[in-house]
Amino acid sequence: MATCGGAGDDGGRSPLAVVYDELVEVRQHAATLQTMLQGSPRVSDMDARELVKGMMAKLSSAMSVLGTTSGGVEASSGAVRGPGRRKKRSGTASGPHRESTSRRRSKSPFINMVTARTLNDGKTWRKYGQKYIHASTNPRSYYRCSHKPDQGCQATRQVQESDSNPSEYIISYYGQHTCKDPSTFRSLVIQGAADAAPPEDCSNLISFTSINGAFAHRVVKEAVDLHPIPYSRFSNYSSSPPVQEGMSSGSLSPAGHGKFMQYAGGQLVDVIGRRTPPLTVGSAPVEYWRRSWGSPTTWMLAQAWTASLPRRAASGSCQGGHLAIIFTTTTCSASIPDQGRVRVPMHMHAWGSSNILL
DNA sequence: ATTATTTGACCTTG
DNA sequence: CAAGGTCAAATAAT
Repeated sequence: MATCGGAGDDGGRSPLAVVYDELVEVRQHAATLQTMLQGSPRVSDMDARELVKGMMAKLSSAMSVLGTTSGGVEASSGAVRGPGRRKKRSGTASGPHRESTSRRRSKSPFINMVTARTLNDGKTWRKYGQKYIHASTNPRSYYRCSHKPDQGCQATRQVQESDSNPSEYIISYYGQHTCKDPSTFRSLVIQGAADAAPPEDCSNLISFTSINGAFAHRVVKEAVDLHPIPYSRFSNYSSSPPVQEGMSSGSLSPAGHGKFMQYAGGQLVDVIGRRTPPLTVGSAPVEYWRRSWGSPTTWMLAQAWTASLPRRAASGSCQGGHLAIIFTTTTCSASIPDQGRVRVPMHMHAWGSSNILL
């Protein structure tokens, strides 16, 4: 969590000016650190010294380039070997039209650039591309935060092995992490939910009921179909779901029923209910439910998904009496008649109980 | 089996 | 049009 320095606003200055100032600041910090390490005799500090040394060199280099407009950077682009026949992408014709979603970063906030000897910076990243860049012998790798799918975290980074020093990586960070470590998520306990009476209005609830030991789900009311659910990402979901007013007063979770998912404002807000063996429930992104609403696909996916929860929700606390919320990202697949095997990214919440938490 | 990475195609920008 | 950022099918890793 260190890396994302506090960048801030950049007013109306040019990007280069901003970058340059940042570099100046980083170099100052590096210099300070260097000084501090000077007097330390500990062996383990050797690495740090080496690192700082590299930082200083790179920063100075970068600054000179930015400051003088020309860096005289030249290199031969490495030969691109290619063991990879790949059929041309079928798109364009009938495939899902590429919406006007911009593919390329237009003006992402530049946070900072560091040199490091390891790719591990304490964050979880997912690599999504690699490219040989002009005038650089080593390829540049593109990563995005692993929590983009489930939490919509927009942070990305670019990693490039230093051309001059093969043991170093030059890492550029873009955007800021808005994600939270799922393991730190606290559970939400809602008093009285377990024994509460069913809500009067179930129009926005999806019920998962345990039937003969197997989970099935059903729509509590058809109304869900009626009021449109915008195509919004579940990632908008807040890690601290709002406590429904009605819940504290015990208006949800009817006896005999398992769990409910609740929509509000066109978006999945929460899943509420009480624990019933085999203990779990979950939620899916809004668009998923919308897509396969009422179809066999929904059923099967829900079943497969639910069945897999105990295994996946190892991090969860599902015991006791009330509610616990676990946040996990995974995918679900199921064999659907006429559709083959369907895989859908899932963003799961599991509930168990907890007299603890929150 | 599921999840992560690789890598050529695709796309936007300058 | 070139450069580079992104997508996603194929593939590797678990």
